[in-house]
Amino acid sequence: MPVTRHIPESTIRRISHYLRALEILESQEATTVSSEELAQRGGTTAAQVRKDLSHFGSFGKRGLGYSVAELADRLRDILGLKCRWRVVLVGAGRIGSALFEYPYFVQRGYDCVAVLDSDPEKIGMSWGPVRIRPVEELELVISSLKGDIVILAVPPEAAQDLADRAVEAGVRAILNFAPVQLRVPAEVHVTYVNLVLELEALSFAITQAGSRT
Amino acid sequence: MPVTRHIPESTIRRISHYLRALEILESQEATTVSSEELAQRGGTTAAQVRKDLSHFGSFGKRGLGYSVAELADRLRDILGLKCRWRVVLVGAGRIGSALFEYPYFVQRGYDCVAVLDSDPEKIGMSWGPVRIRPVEELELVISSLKGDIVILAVPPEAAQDLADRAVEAGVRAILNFAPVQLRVPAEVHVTYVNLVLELEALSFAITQAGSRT
DNA sequence: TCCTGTGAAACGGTTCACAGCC
DNA sequence: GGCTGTGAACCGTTTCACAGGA
Repeated sequence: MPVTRHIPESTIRRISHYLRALEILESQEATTVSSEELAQRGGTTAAQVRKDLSHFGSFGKRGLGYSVAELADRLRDILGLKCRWRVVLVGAGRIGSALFEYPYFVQRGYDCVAVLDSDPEKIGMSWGPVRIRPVEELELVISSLKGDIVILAVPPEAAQDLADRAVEAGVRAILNFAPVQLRVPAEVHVTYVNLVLELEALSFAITQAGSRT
Repeated sequence: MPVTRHIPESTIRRISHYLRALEILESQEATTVSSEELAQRGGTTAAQVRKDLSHFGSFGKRGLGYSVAELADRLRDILGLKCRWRVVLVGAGRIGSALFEYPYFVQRGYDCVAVLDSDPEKIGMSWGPVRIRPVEELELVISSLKGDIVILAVPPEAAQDLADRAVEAGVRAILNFAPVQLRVPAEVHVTYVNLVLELEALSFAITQAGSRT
């Protein structure tokens, strides 16, 4: 693989969509697909599809399109889906529980190898094959189970401290559900899921549209 | 309010962060704040704060900064948080259940007024004051309860059809948790929460960083 | 002919720098 | 002097348009 320059975040998100579309095409036993069709299924434009893919190489055949199976394979490679990832879930509340059972994680290669919580009532409970452990063991769990990704599904007050500890223990990727901006070293990647913020974006949009009349 | 031009989505998201920061400042009884301080707490730059706010008017005093209480009030106004929103939750699975109990929704003015599901085992169950209703009643529920926002927490196969029906029933905002791109008329606003995609962005980032050595 | 891959142009958002007001 | 508000410069992403290979 050539030394990749900086790839826009937006490109990565679209690549995920393309892969999803390709998997549907695979199940329909389509063998080739054009940038045009991929664009429609991914919710973007043909030029955008080609530009996105060009960051990573030339996977298509001129005049013909892309091989569905081959492109899907390359995209899985790009997104790092060729291996299984070890996820440590911190927070066994409602959100944590929903994520633990979320079927698409396992399907995509993300295995939740441990669950931690601070609530003595929850500690020791078994969720399937996983026993809930005290949050004090975070460092131990990360290092002994070789966790790649930490999911924080905890109250906002607790998030920064837990993030610091996870980073210290060697984690380089955090998916944060707590509605706070985390401060982490530059080499650590954080993505945010802020549920209230998404609703606020909607109520803003409705309010705006309404006031235009 | 002047007829607002197009406001970048990113600005709205930052405004949400500013409001969160202002509320913390309010609780600490701070009275004024500079764009510089707001930027630090919101995870951006001072110039960006000023630019973001300038889309909506001039709320600060030169040489002095912004009044915390006044700015918070204006931002609530902008985000449409001055009223309560009526949310219809479709899907009473793990995710739906977590969202229903999510405390920050109510706190911000989003009330879940109805829950629907297609599973006969769930229909009729009571979640607090709300009884789970069959998904067939979607249109009825939206019109009788005057739903403003629909949250889709359903399997991907079901999402498009439910979105169509919700739009038909008059909903103008959808928060979609199903991992599919929805096709809706331009005047309907959709925001996506795609959990797998967030993890994929992380595994891509880790893979990239690793391969650079 | 068809469709990809890619420089070049266009666009939009961010950053800069400073005028203007407290 | 201090800090906001904003046009202008900058920069990264998207779109265009076409060269080039199946």
